[in-house]
Amino acid sequence: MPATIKDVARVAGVSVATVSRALNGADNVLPGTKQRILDAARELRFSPSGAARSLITRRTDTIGALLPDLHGEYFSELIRGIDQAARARGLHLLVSSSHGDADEAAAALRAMNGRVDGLIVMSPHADAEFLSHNLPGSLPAVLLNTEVDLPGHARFVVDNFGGAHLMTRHLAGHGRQRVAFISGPLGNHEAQERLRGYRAGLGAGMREIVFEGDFSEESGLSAGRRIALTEPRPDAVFAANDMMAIGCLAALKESGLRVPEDIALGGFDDIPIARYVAPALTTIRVPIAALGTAALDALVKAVETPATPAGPTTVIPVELVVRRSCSADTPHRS
Amino acid sequence: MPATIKDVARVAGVSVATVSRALNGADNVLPGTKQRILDAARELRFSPSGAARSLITRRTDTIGALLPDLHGEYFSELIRGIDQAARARGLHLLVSSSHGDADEAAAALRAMNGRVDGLIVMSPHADAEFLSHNLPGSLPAVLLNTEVDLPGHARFVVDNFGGAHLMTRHLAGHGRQRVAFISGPLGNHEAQERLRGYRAGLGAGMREIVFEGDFSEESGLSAGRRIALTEPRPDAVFAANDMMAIGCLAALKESGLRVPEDIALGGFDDIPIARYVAPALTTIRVPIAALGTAALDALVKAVETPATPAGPTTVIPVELVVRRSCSADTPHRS
DNA sequence: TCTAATCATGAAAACCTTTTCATGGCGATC
DNA sequence: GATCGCCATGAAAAGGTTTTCATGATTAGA
Repeated sequence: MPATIKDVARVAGVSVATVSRALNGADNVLPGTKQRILDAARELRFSPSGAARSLITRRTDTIGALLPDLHGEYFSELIRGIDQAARARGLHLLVSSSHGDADEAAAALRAMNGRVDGLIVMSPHADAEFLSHNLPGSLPAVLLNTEVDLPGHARFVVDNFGGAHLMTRHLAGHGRQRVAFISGPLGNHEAQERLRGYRAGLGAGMREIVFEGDFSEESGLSAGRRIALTEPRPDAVFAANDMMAIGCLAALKESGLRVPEDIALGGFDDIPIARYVAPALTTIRVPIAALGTAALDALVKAVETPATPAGPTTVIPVELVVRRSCSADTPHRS
Repeated sequence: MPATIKDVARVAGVSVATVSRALNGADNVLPGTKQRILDAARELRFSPSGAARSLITRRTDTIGALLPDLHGEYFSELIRGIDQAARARGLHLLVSSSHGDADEAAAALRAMNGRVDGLIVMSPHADAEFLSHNLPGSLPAVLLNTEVDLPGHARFVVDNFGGAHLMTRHLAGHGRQRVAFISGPLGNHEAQERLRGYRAGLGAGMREIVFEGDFSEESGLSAGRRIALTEPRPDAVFAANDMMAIGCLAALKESGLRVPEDIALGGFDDIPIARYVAPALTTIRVPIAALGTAALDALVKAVETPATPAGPTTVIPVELVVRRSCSADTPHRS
């Protein structure tokens, strides 16, 4: 039903080739002809079919993002970073999220074929075997926060170990003796790295106290309740992400414990909410949006110059942000 | 470079037609042949080109979303709702955001042509004239939070007036005498409706006290500072969205005013953060994710049965959520 | 045993655009 | 005044898939 280039050609009284040239700004078409074509196109409300165009052009001007979720502060920030860089380059964004199992993720990946010029992949299913089997061989891809180092693909990882190490050292360094840790899901690579950083950061003579969570607020709440009952009670809690820290905070308040006087609290990610909870949350700042931007930039480079060797893995540095939740001696506002 | 259906046909020793049938699950292909084809396809890592397929099929299994922004809690929630419904139907999501001016938005809209089966549009530029000129005529579309009622397109709007009315009545009904309002950008239709609701909700003898904001946290902060200095000082503030309420809250604390004892505070939207600020924010709950889901469902219906008359405008009801920021006599937790 | 019907398969058209190659007209050059 | 070259334009191929129509074989029915 929509007008095609043929209709425009007929109305303007020229061939489709000339219409294509005029519309794509080629310089070798007479001004008069061009005007006639432009008029006809407007009159017919013509806009070229993206499908047909990218079939012949082999470009879609779209990049795909395979993410575990679109929901929540973390992914909102990530998407924001990706979108910002994409927009700056006139690229569209095709998102695909929440794949229950590897088969679903594989299907999503296959469905991207011929619809995108490149792929940003961040998926819990993205292990080496999965990726090498399911990544359309010819499609440039950038891997985010994955343990696998697939030859030919750029990779960005957050310095999870370093951040967790930093936080643990900070808590221990300010006199906290019993620092507990609420971990992420243990199957998750990032969770493992943060756990490793926690362990490495414990001072001599300190014992590890680990509660398993799953990165959700609820799991932080339940871990917090168990922590409040633990004897001897920890005097600090480091949650492997901010949402769990927030859940834990609620649990601690519930038990009548004061934060940070009775028990200090640290998180990880520095999602926007972290600033607003009371007391404001000490955390590890991850430049999430910047990560998205960097990933997209690297992807575009890979798309434009396929010959470029995929750079080595880029480690995104993190930063300690001290707020009220970890120590009473820091200023009130941050 | 990627394998095409022709390659599969060659390897399997059949025609492309048969490959197509086998891969799409047609029942009229011999089991042996089918197996040979499946094997060949796996071996070659074949996945069909989305562009070619949708060119002939006239389906893309993708819906486009034109949004003013992807950033922030509001849009994160909206996208979550849209994505959830899309995923349930096996549809992809092509997002396009932040269009500085109408020309950019128009370009984005045109670029969607032939890439999506339908459109969800929520854009500040989406007035009647813009839409009727730029919406690809044949593409089903659903309009979100717009004042224009374009024939042939379903529309969803949040009950901005009702919500603002409710909040203002609530504040006034609990003894607050001087209720100030921090408005959104006055060019914005939703902002206008909320302002209208505020005015309508003021009791007899109450004067309106309006500060102009722009829905950002910063504008709430600056309005809050001015409010703290106003004589006589308002005893309640109703901010037209939660982010401004949060900014205002910071300003009031800064001035040494107690919330809610000295001054009550209300917001609008019930973004996730609202629960976490101290004191927790009284607000109007907008089922944002549900709005996204409803929009997508309506769009899918329009795509599948083009004949269906676009239902009348659907007004999304809102709800008052009372938390600590508006009145000391409510329970601590909500 | 012969005809009719069923069914698996192949050939080719169609979808819409871009791009290469060919063509014809015109101005410029000798 | 004839030839060369340039340039605007058109014809047609290409891109990868689905689908219609035709064809040949196989099976059932008489």
